[in-house]
Amino acid sequence: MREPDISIEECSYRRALEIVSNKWTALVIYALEGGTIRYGAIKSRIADISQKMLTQTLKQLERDGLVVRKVTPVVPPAVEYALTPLGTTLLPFLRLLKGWSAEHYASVSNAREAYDAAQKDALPG
Amino acid sequence: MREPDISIEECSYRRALEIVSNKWTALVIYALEGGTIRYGAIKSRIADISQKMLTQTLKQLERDGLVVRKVTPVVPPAVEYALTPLGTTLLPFLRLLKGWSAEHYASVSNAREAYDAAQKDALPG
DNA sequence: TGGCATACGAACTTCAAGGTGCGTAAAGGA
DNA sequence: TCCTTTACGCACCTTGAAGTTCGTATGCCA
Repeated sequence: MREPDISIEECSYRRALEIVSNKWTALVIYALEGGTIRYGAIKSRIADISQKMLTQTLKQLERDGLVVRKVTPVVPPAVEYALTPLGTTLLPFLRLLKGWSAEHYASVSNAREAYDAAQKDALPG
Repeated sequence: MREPDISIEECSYRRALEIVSNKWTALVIYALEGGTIRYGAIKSRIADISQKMLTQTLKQLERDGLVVRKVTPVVPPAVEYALTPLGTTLLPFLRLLKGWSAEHYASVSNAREAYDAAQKDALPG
């Protein structure tokens, strides 16, 4: 194995993760899972998300073709969002992720605590 | 829907993504998929990864209990890495991700180009 | 005697993601 | 006349992830 056979640019994992791994993206998709929903409704469903972050996340998702934006020209403005067919193809993946988390996250937590405890013991000697 | 029912802390998606979504993590797991492998071999398989980043990524994976580190006390030191059983539970998820990317990433690229083109058209008018 | 190889640690810098706060439009109600 | 509502845009600041560089142990070989 002298030449590298793995690179960031070609990596499918990376490419897909870059789409979904922003801080709020998964939460927004989750909020959209139930169907068309207004901007304000998304905001009130997701705890601690700011207007800027929600707008920014939705714009990225729209740019990536995962979400459609429907503006109703009313005053005050009414904007609805929904997953596109492409966006819904992400759902199985997110559900698997959720299942993995439910099944194995506790093991990760335990491993972390054990690791950190071992580090602490090693130091003071 | 007045009260938020989605939050970052409780979100399974987020929890799992935080483990895997670091820049090099998925690539390192991919390199480990074939079995036990030495530090230097991982480094030469992954293009453009620095020593620091590889060490740091491996240490995180070890802390999370996804990877085991076996040191052979030789000079110069020889260190081998392998996925733990917990680590291998991530593989189906990564494979699904890879499949999604192969199937749909082109659509995302196209959507981006279309979106950016539309933005450019809107400005100069 | 001194340089090489392996797998790191630590200090420093850079850069983009994320966060805060302010301003905006237009209609309608007090 | 002023405030409220909705869904933003813009400017600034902070934070932490990532990258760069240098140092380190210790046997071996020339």
